[in-house]
Amino acid sequence: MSRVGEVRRKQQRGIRTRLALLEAAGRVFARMEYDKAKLKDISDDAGISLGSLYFHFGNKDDVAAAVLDVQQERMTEVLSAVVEETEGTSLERLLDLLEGMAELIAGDALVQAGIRLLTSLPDELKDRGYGYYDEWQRVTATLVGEGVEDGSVTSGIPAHELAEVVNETFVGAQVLSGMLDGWQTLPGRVRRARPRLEQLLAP
Amino acid sequence: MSRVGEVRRKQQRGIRTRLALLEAAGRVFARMEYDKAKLKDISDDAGISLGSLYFHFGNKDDVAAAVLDVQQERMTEVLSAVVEETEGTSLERLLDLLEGMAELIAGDALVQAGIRLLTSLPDELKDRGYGYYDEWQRVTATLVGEGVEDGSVTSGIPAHELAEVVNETFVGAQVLSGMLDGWQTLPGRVRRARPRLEQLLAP
Amino acid sequence: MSRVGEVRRKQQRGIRTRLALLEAAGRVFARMEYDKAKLKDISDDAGISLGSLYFHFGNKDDVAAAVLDVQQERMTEVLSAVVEETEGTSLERLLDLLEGMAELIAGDALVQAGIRLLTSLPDELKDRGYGYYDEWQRVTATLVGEGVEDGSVTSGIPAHELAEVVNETFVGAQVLSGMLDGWQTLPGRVRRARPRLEQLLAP
Amino acid sequence: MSRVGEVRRKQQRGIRTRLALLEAAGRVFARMEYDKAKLKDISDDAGISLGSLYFHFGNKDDVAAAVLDVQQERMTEVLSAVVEETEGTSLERLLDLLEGMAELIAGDALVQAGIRLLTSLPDELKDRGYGYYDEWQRVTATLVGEGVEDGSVTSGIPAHELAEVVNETFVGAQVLSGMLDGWQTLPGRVRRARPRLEQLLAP
DNA sequence: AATGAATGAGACTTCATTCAT
DNA sequence: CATGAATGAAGTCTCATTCAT
Repeated sequence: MSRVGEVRRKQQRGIRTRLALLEAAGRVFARMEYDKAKLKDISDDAGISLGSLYFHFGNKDDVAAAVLDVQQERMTEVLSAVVEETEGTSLERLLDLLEGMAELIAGDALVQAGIRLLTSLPDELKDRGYGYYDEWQRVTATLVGEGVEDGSVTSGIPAHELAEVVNETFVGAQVLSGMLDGWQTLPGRVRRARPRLEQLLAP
Repeated sequence: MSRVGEVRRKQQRGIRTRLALLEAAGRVFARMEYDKAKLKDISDDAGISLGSLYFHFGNKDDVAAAVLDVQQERMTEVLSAVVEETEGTSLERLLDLLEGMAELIAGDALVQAGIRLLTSLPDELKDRGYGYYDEWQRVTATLVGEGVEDGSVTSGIPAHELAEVVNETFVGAQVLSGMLDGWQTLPGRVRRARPRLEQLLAP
Repeated sequence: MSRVGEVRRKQQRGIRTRLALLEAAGRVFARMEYDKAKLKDISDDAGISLGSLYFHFGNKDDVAAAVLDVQQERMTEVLSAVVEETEGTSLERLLDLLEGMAELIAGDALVQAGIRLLTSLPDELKDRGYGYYDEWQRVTATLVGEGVEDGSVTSGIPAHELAEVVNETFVGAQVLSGMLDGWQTLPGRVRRARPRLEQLLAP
Repeated sequence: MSRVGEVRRKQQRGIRTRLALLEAAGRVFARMEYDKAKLKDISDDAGISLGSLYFHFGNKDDVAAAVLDVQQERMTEVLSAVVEETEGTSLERLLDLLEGMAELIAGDALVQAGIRLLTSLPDELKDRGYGYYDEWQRVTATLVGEGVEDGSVTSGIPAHELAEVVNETFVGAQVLSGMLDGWQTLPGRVRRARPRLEQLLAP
């Protein structure tokens, strides 16, 4: 066996371990607060030694940061898909975005973990979590603004006020479903809210 | 000095200490998660010894439980005031309730603490916090239902769906303001949302 | 009411309180080790405030010391009664002493407490407890010695060896009954052992 | 270095640490009551960190339980040796057992610790300690019974009464020597008691 | 890369003792 | 005398992090 091949195999193995740990971190952080979650919980959940976890991530904060990074990556995918989508009015695309995001959240423990971490993170990491929140704000505001332009959204009310209510409703749905049933009912909630939001935003 | 007076004075002192500790607990739990909050933080904030805190509350859970009790008491006051209020339509009373609650939350660290604890409590205490949540659900549902009867709320949409959206919006406003500015903008958010909710609920 | 009478009444009350605390201490120390027993347990058992306990006894060690004193007093009573008794041989008086002591122990929590304390006392108090033990040694040795003189005890075996076995048997009976049933079967054990000891000691 | 050898070496290290802690626990528990003994005393005595102690034993009770297990193991060894011994009468084997046990106790701090723990254990652990006591009872009763059959023990007195006195004497010797000189004189006491017990039990 | 073992700082909690009335 | 309240030292235990293979 060549030296090079051996090295590559080792690297492959390392990557796999890292991913397993990351998924385990997602499951654990989705279930409990940052402080309540123990690194031992994560390494146990992954079936990998604690020492190995420290090899791949320098410390607890780094584990959380890595989870947040993946979360944002996955959310950005959904975001981009909708933003780049050209069919339909801006209003439709906004509401599609909410539904798409709801589906993602309901089905992905790692994304749930990211959401949960947002409210229980040590101060040093807060910014990292908020980065995504800012982008989200920007996107909804943009879509509402475009809606006013293309006529799918009413112009009678300041766009930022409309965006505010939309965000509140979506966040509320997330929090309530997260609290009560581990986000399982989130897609349903968003689907039921859709006609209400249309009524609110349409001209 | 009469015996009775003496006893009363001693009790007064104890009661005062207990209250000071409770308020301090409110401030601390409003600022951080249950696990992140240290009892030392609370006793320091109150300027009272840690031992004394343990004299008045048996353990950390009991401190949180006492905070929750006070929170629910204060929230119930606002709730009752609005429910017993006879002027105005049910819709107006519902929206008044949201505004009243927003004012209470924005101005009362102990109530903020209760809200925060709801998402970071150890399982044994979860029920204690949810008690209030259930009552809140019932009250909004009732007010929406009464609104349908007295004609102030549309009958075209199932009452429970309307209540759901109202709750989501209110919870979302709470969470966002709590996260971003310590609930200071909550009353403004609710005030801005009022016409939107009227538009949604009115026939 | 005269000043003097009032003072006397207060003293009476104080004495009664002190006794109640002492009995409570007996019950508590009979049930558990010195370290496991909390002064709060004692004051609660007596239905008297902790502060009052500290008024009557300076600290925990003093409480234990007071219990030991009463124990020794009560044991010495039994001891004296038998020693001063003139009827019967020395052997009979020795065995009577064992039985009398067993009865005392089985019926008196405070004496049980003294016994228990003997093995769980802080070093500073050890001497106080051992004082009695030494006296006990002396008495049994004396009685055995007198038995040899009056012919009720065999002279074929060194008196101190005989005394040793007698003590071991009695202590063993105490420990076993104390461990297994709170000393209730101690008198029975001693009664059953009597003929065995007679067989051993008689010429 | 082979993988297997590496693992074995690591385990060896853990096992060695665990044993060192166990011996230290024996020394400490032999010197003082359960409640008086601090885990810091044990880890200091072993020259190992307190955290490590918690790594090997979950909590204080578990440390005591481990000590008891080892004690019982070592006592059972002596017990088995004597029981399986075929030479000599039952009476001789019984007395040999007492002497063997006395030697073991006098020379082994861990066994001394077990004895001491028996009287100062939290209730949850009592059973664990009594297990051995029951076996001891059974063994002495059995040997006495066999003695009656093989003629080495008198049949004039109920076997269980004889066993009772034997146990009392042995326990008394243990307690007195434990109290007065850390069990150093126990073998001497038992040796001196041997002819007395023979006199008592022989036909 | 990976692991089991080890460490130390810090948290919760208990309790003897003191204080104010 | 008596009491409720208050304090601080000390003990048990947890866990992020580091170490030695």
